[in-house]
Amino acid sequence: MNVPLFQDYSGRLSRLAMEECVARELRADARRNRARVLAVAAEVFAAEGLGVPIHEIARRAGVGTGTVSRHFPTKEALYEAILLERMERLTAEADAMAASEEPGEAFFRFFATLVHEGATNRGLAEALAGAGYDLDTAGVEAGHDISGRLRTLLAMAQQAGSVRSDVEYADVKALMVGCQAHPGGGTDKAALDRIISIVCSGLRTP
Amino acid sequence: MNVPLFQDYSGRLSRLAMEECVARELRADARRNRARVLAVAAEVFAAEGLGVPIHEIARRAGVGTGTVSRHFPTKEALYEAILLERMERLTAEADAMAASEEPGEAFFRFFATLVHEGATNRGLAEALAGAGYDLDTAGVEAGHDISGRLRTLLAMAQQAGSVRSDVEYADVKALMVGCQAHPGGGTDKAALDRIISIVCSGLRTP
DNA sequence: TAAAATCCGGGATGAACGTCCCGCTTTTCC
DNA sequence: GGAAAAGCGGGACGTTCATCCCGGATTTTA
Repeated sequence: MNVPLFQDYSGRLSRLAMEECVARELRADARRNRARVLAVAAEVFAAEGLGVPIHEIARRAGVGTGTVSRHFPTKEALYEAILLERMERLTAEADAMAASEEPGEAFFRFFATLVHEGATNRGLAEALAGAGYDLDTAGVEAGHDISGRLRTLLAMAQQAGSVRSDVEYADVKALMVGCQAHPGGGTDKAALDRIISIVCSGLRTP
Repeated sequence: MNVPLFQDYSGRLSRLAMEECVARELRADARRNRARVLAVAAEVFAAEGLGVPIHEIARRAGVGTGTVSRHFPTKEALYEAILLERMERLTAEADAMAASEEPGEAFFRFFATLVHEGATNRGLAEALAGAGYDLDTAGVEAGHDISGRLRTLLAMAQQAGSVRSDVEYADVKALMVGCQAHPGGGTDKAALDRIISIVCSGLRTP
C-alpha cells in the first residue's frame, strides 16, 4: 500500500461500518485505546497530512503499532474511520442548507464550507486532491454522500439560474481542490475567502 | 552523492547549469545515454507522474540505474533538467504575449497556457501542486522565471483594469493547480477550456 | 594499437513504512 | 480468586526506492 495511497475503495466503508458495530463489545481498555488512536490520528493527519507513518501515530497515542493495526487493519481503514465522522457532519450541513436557503446561496455556502474544511485539514485536502481517494464513492455506502449533496445543490442552483448551466460537477470538484491548495489556507482566512469569492463569481450566471 | 562533479551548492539550478556546460566534454556514449535518459524521463514523467521509480526510467531507456544517477545525481536533478527546457519555452511565450497583446488578454492567455501545460503533463502538475517542487524558486537562477512572468502579467493586467485588483499571485497559482487537477484534463479539452473560462471570468473585474 | 581515461551495468546498501506475529499483561467472567 | 479470553507492545518481515559502488567494457589519446 505504499505508493498508491487509497486507491481501491469499492466496498471499504461498508466493512468499516460493520467494524463500528462490533466496537461495542470491545474490552474496556481496547475501547479506550481505539478512541485515543482515532483522536490522535485525526489531529495528526489534519495537521501534517496523510504521510505521517503509523508508527508515529502509535507513538503519539502512547500505544504500540500492533494496537493500531489491530483496530484498523490498514492505514486506509484508519483514515476512513476518521472521514466517516466528518462526512456525517458535512452531509447534515448540506441538507440543512438545501432546506433553508435559496438554491444558489445554498450551493455557494456548501462549496465554501467544503473548501474551508479542506484548507484547515491537510489530510482531507490530500485525500480529496490525491489521485487515489475518491470523494465520489467514499461514504456512499455509509449514507454520507458528500458528492451526492454537492451534485444535488449544483443542479438546484443551476435550475434556479444562479450557476452557469454549462458547469459540471467535475469542474466544481477541481475548483474546490484548487481553492484548498491555496498556500497558508489554514492560516490566512482572508486569502481563502478571496479565492472562494473569485471562483464563485466565475461560477455565477453572468 | 557524486561529490567531485557537483560541488557548487550555491543553488540547485545553477548547479544544473554548470552540469550542462560540462556536458560538452562528455564521452560520446555518455552524451548519447544522457540524452536518451532525459528524453525517456520527460515522456514517462509526463505520462505517469513523478512517482515512477528511477529504476523504471533506466529500464525503459535501456541503461543501468548507475548511468542515470551518474548523470543526474538525484531524482530531483533529473526532473529539474527536464523542467529547464520546458520553462525556457514558457517564459519565451510569456514574453511574446506581454509584448504583443493587451495586458489582460496576455495574462489570461498565459494562464490558459500554463493550465494546458500542466493538464497534459502529469509530472509538471504534480510539481506545481507543491509535492516537493516549487515553481517560485525553480528556474530563477537559470533565467527562466515563470513565476516572475506570471506575476508581471498579473500586475499589468490589474494595472489595465482587466483583473480584480484584490487578486494576489498566490490566488492565481492555486487556481492554476485546481484547473490542472480537473479529471481527464489531458483528454477532455472542452472541459479544460470550460474550467479555465470559469476561473478567468471570476478573475475579471466585474 | 595499447595504455589511460571515462563510463557502464546492475547488484549492494540503507532507509522508510505498512503489516503481521507472538510472548506477556490486563480484563472479564464464573 | 483464578482461569480463560482478549488485548498489548514492539520487534520482525517484506516491499519499495533512491543512491552508491566497483569490476569490467568502451572510448579516447598518444
